[in-house]
Amino acid sequence: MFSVLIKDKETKARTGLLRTAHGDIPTPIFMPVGTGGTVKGILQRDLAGDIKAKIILGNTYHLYLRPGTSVIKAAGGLHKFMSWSLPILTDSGGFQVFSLNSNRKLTEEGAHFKSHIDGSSHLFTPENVIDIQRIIGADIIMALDECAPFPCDYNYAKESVALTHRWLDRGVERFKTTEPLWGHEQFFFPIVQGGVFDDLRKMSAEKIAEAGMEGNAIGGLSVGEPAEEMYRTIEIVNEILPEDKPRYLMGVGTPANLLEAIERGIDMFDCVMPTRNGRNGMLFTSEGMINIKNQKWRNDFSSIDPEGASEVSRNFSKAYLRHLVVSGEILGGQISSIHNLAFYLKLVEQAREKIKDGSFKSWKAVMVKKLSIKL
RNA sequence: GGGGAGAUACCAAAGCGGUCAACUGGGGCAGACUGUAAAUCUGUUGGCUGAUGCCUUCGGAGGUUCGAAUCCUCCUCUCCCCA
Repeated sequence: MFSVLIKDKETKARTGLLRTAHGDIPTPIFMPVGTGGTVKGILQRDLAGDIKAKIILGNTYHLYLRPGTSVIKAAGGLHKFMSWSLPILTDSGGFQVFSLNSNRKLTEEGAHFKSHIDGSSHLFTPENVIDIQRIIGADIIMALDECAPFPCDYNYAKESVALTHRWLDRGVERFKTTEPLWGHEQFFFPIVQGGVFDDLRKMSAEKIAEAGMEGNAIGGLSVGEPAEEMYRTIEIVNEILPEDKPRYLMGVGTPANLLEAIERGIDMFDCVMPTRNGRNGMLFTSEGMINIKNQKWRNDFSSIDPEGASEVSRNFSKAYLRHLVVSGEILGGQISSIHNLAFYLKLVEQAREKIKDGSFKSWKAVMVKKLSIKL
């Protein structure tokens, strides 16, 4: 159940509340990615605590292969399995169909793929990914889609989006004819595709809106296209997606991407950037982006981010974190991830506040410039 | 006292007459990363130069040769084995 609380007067930005069985999610929100039942390197305690995460992701493809559906089922669902009591959203595996494309083959029936772990053959269909996500028990489950690559020609994109739509019909049917396993409500989000082709995106947005689900997602972006193309596509799609449903931009992005998308009416985000890039030494701070591995931080004993959103941001110095990351210490990846995630969560929290007090547009303009600086 | 092995760039270690400014690994430096097959991957690592190129390098000093990190002589140092 979603409700828009305040609409920004100068932009398409809005702030709202998405109520799920495991808790309320204020929007705009950023969702840390926890592919395999863990946000890599981060304790659940810190996710809910220092980081202030309201919802995290899981991944159907990865959890299905390991530990396997039977284990998740025996555990009583993913919430219990991983001791996480707040909301979870699971991606369907559509992105893996894209990113592991050398191991898969698409047919009308679904996505045939070989496990990246042991090479065994599997099939994901629009129906069985619903069944698997019922077992996982995520609060929000995603449709099986094909995330088309960039660049890709018009005809490929057209056929791809048509397949995604046919899969959607089957997914909706399965969703409507099955019940949650664990006694709590699950929402089903369909996904807009269509590459960077405006007519395909419009057509897709109409199809997805028609499904009448609790929320809607935009996929197939941030796959290599210029940021301006992405922003333009969001504008076109959001003209069509209903205003009274949350809009989830999948896989995005940089802090600046988030603000640009919020301005265009996006409510939900997920991205591996704060965690993966964090582990690799890239930090997002209130003063700009830094590569903590760079020599210039070697003797910089100032805190990681004085305005830091998390305790670790304020309590550890750049020099110490540089030492940890350069040395390959596990704690380096942990501190970087906690800091970056807290930074992202604080950013969307600020966005919500700025939308509420009517100063979003000017605040966003200043922030985008600041956040794009490489220190 | 006797016998043997070796000294190569920041470190380790290849190379044994020209295709060597010198394989490879580590370390250093820098870059990439957007619904996570990622605590991963890429580039670079003598000097000058936009590039071709030029200059100085393989313990030291000489020598052989058209040409030497590679062959010869001496010197310095290190390590191993036997007494």
